[in-house]
Amino acid sequence: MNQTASKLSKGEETRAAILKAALKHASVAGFEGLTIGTLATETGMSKSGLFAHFGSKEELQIATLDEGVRRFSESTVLPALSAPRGLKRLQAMCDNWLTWTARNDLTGCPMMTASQEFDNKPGPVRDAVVEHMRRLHQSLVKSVQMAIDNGEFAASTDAEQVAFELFGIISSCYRSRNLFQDSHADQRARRAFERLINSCLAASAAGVSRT
Amino acid sequence: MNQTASKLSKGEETRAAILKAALKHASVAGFEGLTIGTLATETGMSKSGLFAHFGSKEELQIATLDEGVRRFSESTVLPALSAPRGLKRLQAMCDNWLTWTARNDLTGCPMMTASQEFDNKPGPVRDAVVEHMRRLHQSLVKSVQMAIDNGEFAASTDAEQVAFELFGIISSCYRSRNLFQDSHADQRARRAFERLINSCLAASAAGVSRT
DNA sequence: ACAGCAAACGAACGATCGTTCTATTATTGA
DNA sequence: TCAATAATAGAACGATCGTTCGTTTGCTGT
Repeated sequence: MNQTASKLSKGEETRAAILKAALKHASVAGFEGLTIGTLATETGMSKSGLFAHFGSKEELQIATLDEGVRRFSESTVLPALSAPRGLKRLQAMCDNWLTWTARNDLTGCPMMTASQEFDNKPGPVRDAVVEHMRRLHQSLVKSVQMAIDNGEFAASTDAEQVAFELFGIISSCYRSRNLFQDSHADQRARRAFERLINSCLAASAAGVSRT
Repeated sequence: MNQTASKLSKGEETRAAILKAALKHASVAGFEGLTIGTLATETGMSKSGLFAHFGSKEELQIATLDEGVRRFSESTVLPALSAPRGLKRLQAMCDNWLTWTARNDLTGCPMMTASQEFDNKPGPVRDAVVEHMRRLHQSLVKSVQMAIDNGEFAASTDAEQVAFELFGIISSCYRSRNLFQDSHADQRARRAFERLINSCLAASAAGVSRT
């Protein structure tokens, strides 16, 4: 009797719809900007009906964040895994990273937004943000480490440092895109990636060409 | 009859006190988190008394942002002007940039916070943020251009690109500091600066040492 | 088909939001 | 010094916030 999705109960279905709207909204106005009333109107439900799915605003924020992370992984990390370990995979991940918001019909990046919003606001939401971001950071470090292990990056490469700088490039890209409305933001980001990666290449592969 | 400050009227005095508290608050909880009631309590005034200084919350936000920019310029841009034009000045600016929040008793950077918050929220506050950030971006570009004109940076250096990447490094530093509580954030940022600057150096100055 | 349970509603709650008045108190300039 | 003016307070407003509760609707498994 269910039509498209395989086995979603009514509750799970509406919950998913709520989270979709919530994520979209959070990517524009932030997680503190999420409002039960607004969200209820947008999804055509009553405040109390919507509220019942989460039990508190904090839980709604966390659920929305989780949904954002799930989507990010699905459209950025997972597809990159089909690229061979090392530099190729790292590049795939960065490429996917730059385009994932557009591919998910989001204006900004929920994770980056959440990072800013909760970086100094203790509580369960902050804890969740930190955990997610640490995980992402670690997965970047791992990717870089694989490139080192492959001999693509110099053995002296500081993987943590590279991850640090990658985050920076992405941040700057989002700012240029959304705040400055710069249509060349992606191009700038790609150029920055190149420069960063170039500076990590092992001596055997350094320079412009490969022999 | 006034004590320390030279010629501040009573109104200007309290306004300054309000903005000081507002800036501190905004650097932690953001500009949308600013609240007339909270701010009134913190400064020991009535809501209406405080409100009268600005006329609207939007004006309060803009005034707070302006105050933040003023402080930033005062403690980051201005002191860097005493360094000689070019690479030295650019480095001074970046150094000051990394430490200005601490020197101003702020937790986060109000401008970066505002940038994220108003990314996609049209209105007068966003307009003010964009203008301030554009100005800052331009002053960075100018500094880089001076290094190029000096012959310190290669003529092929893309000043806009360098400014883009500098913003990214700073963003990443703030995130590491506040979200990840990483005590090595500054060190990472400095290393990233070095790498970036190194990749811009003119052939005559390239490499580790100068002849 | 019907009992049992999950989901959604509607109304109301106290709290707080930004804002508007009017009244009172300080500060200022001549 | 005293009138003019600026600064602050106090009370109240309508709106909206997150949340609670009791009820009603709808789905679901047997």
